[in-house]
Amino acid sequence: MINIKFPDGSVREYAKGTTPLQVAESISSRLAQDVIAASVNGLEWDVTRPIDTDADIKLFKWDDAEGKHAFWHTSAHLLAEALQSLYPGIKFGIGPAVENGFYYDVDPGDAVIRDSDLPKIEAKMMELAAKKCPVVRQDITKEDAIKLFGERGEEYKVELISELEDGTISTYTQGEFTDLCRGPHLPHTGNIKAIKLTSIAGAYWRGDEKRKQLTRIYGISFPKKKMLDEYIQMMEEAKKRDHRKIGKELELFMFSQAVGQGLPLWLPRGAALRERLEMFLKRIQKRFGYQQVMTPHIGAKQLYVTSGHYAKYGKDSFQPIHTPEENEEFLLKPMNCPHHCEIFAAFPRSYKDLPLRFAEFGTVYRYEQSGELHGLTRVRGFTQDDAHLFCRPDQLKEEFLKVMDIIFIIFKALNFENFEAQISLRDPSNTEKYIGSDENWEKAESAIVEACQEKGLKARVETGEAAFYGPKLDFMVKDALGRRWQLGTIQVDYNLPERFNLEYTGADNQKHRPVMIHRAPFGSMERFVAVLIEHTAGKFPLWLTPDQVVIMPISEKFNEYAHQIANQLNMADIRTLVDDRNEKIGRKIRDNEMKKIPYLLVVGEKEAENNQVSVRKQGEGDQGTMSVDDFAAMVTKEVDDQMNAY
RNA sequence: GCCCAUGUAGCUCAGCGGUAGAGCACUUCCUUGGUAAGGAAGAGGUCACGGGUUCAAGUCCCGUCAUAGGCUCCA
Repeated sequence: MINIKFPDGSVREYAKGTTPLQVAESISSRLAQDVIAASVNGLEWDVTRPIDTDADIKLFKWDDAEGKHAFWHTSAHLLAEALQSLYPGIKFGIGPAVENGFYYDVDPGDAVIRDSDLPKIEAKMMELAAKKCPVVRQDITKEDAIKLFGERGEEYKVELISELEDGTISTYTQGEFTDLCRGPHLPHTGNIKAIKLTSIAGAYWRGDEKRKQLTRIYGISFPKKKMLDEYIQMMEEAKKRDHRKIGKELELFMFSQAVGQGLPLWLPRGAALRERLEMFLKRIQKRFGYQQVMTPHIGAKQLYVTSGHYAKYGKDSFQPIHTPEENEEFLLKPMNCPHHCEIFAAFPRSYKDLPLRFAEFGTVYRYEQSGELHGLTRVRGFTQDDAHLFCRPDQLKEEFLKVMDIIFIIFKALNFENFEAQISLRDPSNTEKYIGSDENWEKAESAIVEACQEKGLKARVETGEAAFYGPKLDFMVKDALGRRWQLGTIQVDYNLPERFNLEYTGADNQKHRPVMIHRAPFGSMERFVAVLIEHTAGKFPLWLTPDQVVIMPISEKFNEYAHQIANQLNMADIRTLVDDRNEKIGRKIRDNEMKKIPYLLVVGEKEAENNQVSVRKQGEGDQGTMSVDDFAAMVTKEVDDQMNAY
């Protein structure tokens, strides 16, 4: 007999060789139906794999990440099985589960698999799934594995196996298809009830651009047809919210071939929105003791040689520009920090001056490979909401806390209620690749960890993810559709103060090196606006939206009254337009609702007589009539409340 | 940069060897209206660009550029 211990601490006795599935059956038949994967003593385990020793067990269902993982992993094998039958001679790379589904990298030889082939492959997968083939695990030796896959000409698999440690290797077989795999897998393919192959793409073998490019097929699968329908619906919603689409519809920004790819042009409405965001952040930063600075768009090449950026990125970046007479070399500014370092270095600094906080909405230019450009989220010219804090080592934590406060204020004001944080620390086993003393690193790392604890921020800690110049804290927000976006970042930097030889005089009358913190709560204005558009679907908060109110006269007779009110509201700082087109009121309502205007005011004979407006709120319909003054007061209060909601 | 795909009116798209199309937007006229599309007429296109095949090319082929999905990269 063996003892099986459950996550709640309880222990039950089972016969040796019992499988997790049998354990589940002993608890309830419902659980047995739902369980799709397990872990045994921390190892991933098939539900049909016998357990021979005392063990800690966890049972996973579809709702668990581990359950989905096994489900999609088996789906990847099913995809491979279908491909094997449709494309004889096809060779397989790897086929893992990913965050949202699975993929398989394949080498179809001379055949080309196209988007239009996906339905055919899906149908084959469904046909194979319906057979409910058991997925059988087999342990074999490394030599046997190499022989088995070698005979089939599976060169990629052989390469993978030969790099594995000696000992037993597991394979999984369902139907005609056998794959090298660690598992775990579903007991049989019949659980897979709904499949959608989503896209097809090239992917380098082992992610190495020097090696062969394989065909990657992405898909997602579900245990219920309804779940697939919901997933498809969500994807359609995401498509509707695409910032590139909404940006065009709401006339926020554009790109022009004549200007160049990856170089966004902000249209009046988008520029107004961005300007409000910048004003908002400036106001907050002022409160936190920041000073605005401004620096030019180019800088002498030597500046970036000093900073080290040129050595690291120079060749793969925009090339230097030259003055015609003197042949001096300048670079388009890829970073604001070297400029800010020079500002720090311009005067003798005392420990009493610190921390110094220089902020700039600095536009930087970076060469991005053409295949990388994407709407506003990946561009070649963008504006960072940058600031560099120069402080003493003992001020690090305090400064971190303050930056976190700013970030929280922004997330709150913009209704990003769900966010996560990631702390990136250095790899302690490989300290020589980092600049700065061990003591400073330890100080900085514990400052970040403690700051997060004090703010009650649950942050994932990733060791080895730090930049060579310092540890960092990154913020990820979840938008209205649950998608994660990386936005704000706070990074400690020991490198630049060193390279620019920055100093302050301490209380001991000795020279000391300041610590620098880079931070950008939005990240970049372009990226942030893109995320904001997708989060809100273009329905921006009242304080931020470009046009707050549109007045719609019932007929031409009331145009004059409409303009008169618009004037009054604009004087009160309420951004107001008049829709005096020769259209019926229903038409005006529809068009302005589509433009996501927060307040629509209907004015006709009744309103004109009493100096009133009839109010319609975006998405909520008719709100009744009120006086113009009351409406103005209501809007002003709503804006004030939103801007001071922290 | 690499792989797959796409590029037709301002926007969304149809047409896929034989005289450039639709809806919306735009202009003009009619209509003067009460809470999500009133009516009519008109204007608008070297079918991304450059080559080729063909009696004939948005349509087939090649190249370039741009866009999209991935891969690699991201101070």
